[in-house]
Amino acid sequence: MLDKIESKGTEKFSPRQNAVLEEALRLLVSGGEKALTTAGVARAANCSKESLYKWFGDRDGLMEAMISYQASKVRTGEGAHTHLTRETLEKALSDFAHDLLDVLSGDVSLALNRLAIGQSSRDGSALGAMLLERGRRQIDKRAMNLLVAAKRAGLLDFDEAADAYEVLYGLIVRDLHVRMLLGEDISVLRKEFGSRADKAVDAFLRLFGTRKALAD
Amino acid sequence: MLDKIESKGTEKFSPRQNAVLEEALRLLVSGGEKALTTAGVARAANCSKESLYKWFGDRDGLMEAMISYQASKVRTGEGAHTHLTRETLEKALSDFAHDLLDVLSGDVSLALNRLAIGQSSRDGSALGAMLLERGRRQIDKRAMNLLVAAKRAGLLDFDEAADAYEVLYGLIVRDLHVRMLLGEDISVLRKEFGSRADKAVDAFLRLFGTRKALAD
DNA sequence: TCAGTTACGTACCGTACGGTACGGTTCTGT
DNA sequence: ACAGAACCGTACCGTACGGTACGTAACTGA
Repeated sequence: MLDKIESKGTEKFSPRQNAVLEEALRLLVSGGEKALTTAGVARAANCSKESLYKWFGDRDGLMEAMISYQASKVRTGEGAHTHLTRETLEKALSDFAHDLLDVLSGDVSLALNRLAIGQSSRDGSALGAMLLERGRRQIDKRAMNLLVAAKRAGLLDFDEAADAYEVLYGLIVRDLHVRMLLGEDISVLRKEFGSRADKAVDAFLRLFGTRKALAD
Repeated sequence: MLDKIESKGTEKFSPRQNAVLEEALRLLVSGGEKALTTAGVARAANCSKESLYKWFGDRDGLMEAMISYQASKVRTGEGAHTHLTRETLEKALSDFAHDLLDVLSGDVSLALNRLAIGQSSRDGSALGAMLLERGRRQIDKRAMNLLVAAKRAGLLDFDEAADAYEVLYGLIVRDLHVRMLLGEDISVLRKEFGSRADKAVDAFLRLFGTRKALAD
């Protein structure tokens, strides 16, 4: 008789439930939080409201499940970095910048962030923490691994990898994320992603690159 | 018979209306968007709902007026920069970093940003644009003036002031704004503002400072 | 074949909120 | 002093939504 979501944080959902969550995400993306009504989700997913409440507890549980489900989809492989040279490091940093910008500008990501921000003023509401932990943390790890590997290869120099990574993040994203969350036209911003990534990598290497990395 | 808000964007409000908007902001800060009900504002401000609708049209108009009013309060004097030296530039940049972090971490700022982000998925809803234009743009100008003055003094070197400013912004704020919007504990983050500002200014000067500025 | 379970669809309830209407009160200009 | 406007307080309306209850269809296992 497991009528409550169990193990709080690592639960997996049944295929049917995944399908429902998928539809809920689609609804959220298309119409914002306002459109995410229990009746609306039930109708869109061809399930009953009673099932929703049995599976997810209440509306908050549904939103948590949506974040959890979405996070489980976006597993970022943290590929091992061997044979790092200046060229491959620059390429890896550039790839990371592009991936980061793509993720942050994605429909679902923006919708979930807006949802979590909207709930953040309420009580507990660990949506924001969940989003950071399950979404961003994974991407962060990948970049941190890259930076540490680059330091070991003598291409980068820094004291704290976390500090260096934050600088990299700031150089890439700047105020773009908030602007997108505020509704700025994404198609316009997306055109600049290329030059944005290039400039960020260039500046980052000037800040943290060793002479070995900067040698032309 | 001016039953509509006129001149769209530069309107001023009567003292009574300002007091009501002040109370509305207090309500928004304390309880988030959910707490910002027309009845609640009327009760808190000791005015009638009918007056609210007469003055601001509807709930959206009230929210626009709140942003407009708040923006009108935070006029940042863009002091002229004469006699810029390496020390005064570093001081001015550090002051700017602190001011920026203080503004972004302010209760009212966070509440209004959350409000605008929540509305951004809806139709037109120019709240986000208003917030950027009336709030951030003012701060941006101040920093741009500083950067241009520093370039003229031979302390900084860059092609586009806007680009350099974006880098400065990214170095200072990084992902802090979004984390605060997501509900991360501000008192914890605030302790790092000092080192954050110092590191940002240091990195910025390494990126854009001339030899004259870097000379110890 | 026949319980027992799961889940669908619908109807229902209570509440909260946006917006309107109206009588009474204070302010203002003459 | 008086008329008219502005405004307050409250009551009211319609709707939308979260959550629950119930009847019924489909599936499952012995």
